[in-house]
Amino acid sequence: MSRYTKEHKQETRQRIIATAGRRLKRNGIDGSGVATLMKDAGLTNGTFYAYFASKDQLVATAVADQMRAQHANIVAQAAPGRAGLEQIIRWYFSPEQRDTIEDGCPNAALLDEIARATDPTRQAYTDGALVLIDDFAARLAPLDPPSARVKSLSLLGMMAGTLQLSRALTDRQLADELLEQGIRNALALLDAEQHN
Amino acid sequence: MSRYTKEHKQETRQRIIATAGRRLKRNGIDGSGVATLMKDAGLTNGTFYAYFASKDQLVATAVADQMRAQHANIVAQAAPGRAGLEQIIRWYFSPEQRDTIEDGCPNAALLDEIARATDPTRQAYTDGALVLIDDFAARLAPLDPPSARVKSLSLLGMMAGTLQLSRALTDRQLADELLEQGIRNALALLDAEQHN
DNA sequence: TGTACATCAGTGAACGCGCGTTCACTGATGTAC
DNA sequence: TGTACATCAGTGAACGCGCGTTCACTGATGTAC
Repeated sequence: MSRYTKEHKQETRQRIIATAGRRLKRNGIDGSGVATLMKDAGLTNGTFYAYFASKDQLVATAVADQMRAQHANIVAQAAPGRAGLEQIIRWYFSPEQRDTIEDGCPNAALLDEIARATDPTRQAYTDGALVLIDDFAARLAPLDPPSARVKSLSLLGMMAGTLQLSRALTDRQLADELLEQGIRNALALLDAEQHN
Repeated sequence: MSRYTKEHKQETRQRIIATAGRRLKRNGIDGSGVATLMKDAGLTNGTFYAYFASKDQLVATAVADQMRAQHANIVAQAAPGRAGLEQIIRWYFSPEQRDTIEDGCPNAALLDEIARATDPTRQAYTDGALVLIDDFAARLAPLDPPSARVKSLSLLGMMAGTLQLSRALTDRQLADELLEQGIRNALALLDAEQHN
């Protein structure tokens, strides 16, 4: 076996990052311990520091990875142009997305904790969010993407907040109605004229 | 002094709840320890269990109190009718509200942690949110408030998510532009026709 | 009014536990001769 | 090809610390006579 190659170590590192991303979304940043994060990857706590300088650094890396994955797997895969945005919105507000937090959107799962996090984590998040919204903007305004940047950003915030709220409510029916309303609001936002 | 009266103990309890609410918003639920929460109220950790059965119970109580306070101090104080909603929206998306988390909105500060919390906390949150949105709905549709309930709920989710996002971004200018866009989106939502 | 006792808000040390982090060690793999 | 050694991913116990929770105790206040 190629156990002592760069490739092997890189694969292991990637596995830690991916499983940590899922755990962080499920239990939160403060709610996920290093030993648990390593166990998720099939390793013991001791070897953690052969991969990351600190928990903080793993968190920042995992957040970046989650945002990248969200872009690669969901946003970039959608149909071209505005039709793709509609797809994304309908996926986002589906009960499945809401009910499988660890497979779902990192924005909705972690946004208020990221706002309280250290600068490297906030920076990693910001970089990832910009990739997402630049893709949104290119779909919204193909001829002048920068003009749709802030609107795209507001769409992201609105989607994340609505999903969080649907997850927090104990009234399931109301939570489901909120998802449907979220779709209507998001589609309306796409069509809204900019009146600065 | 009236140290051993019901009133004294009730006042102390209320002080613990209020200071805990601020601390929870600043440091998060998992990020706030019992000793710290008590120290904020000028007490030591030992007496905590004379007031609450568990940390969990304080969290649920503090969340309920924060939601009640948000309604009493902000929403109920606003001008009557739709004009009041505009006031609330402009306050909500002000840089001051964003930058003073412990004085600000509990939804934006805690929503994703509440979604992961125990049932009593989620229930306390849900009850508080319903009071807020019923007030919104009465302003939006005085003649038939229930018809505006889900729309009001979506307004709450959209506001909280947008504020969280503005707090998380490291790019201050973009964060400020997002707040302005948030105002435009929220006002547009007020005027949107319901097309179910 | 003065004294003895009961009440009880609050203290502070301690419990077992899991946290983030460190480190001496293991043992499978790779390299040198 | 076989043997001796070097490398290094991974282990697991331990560090000091803060967590949520418990409890014996203190001492100021209230009550009884």
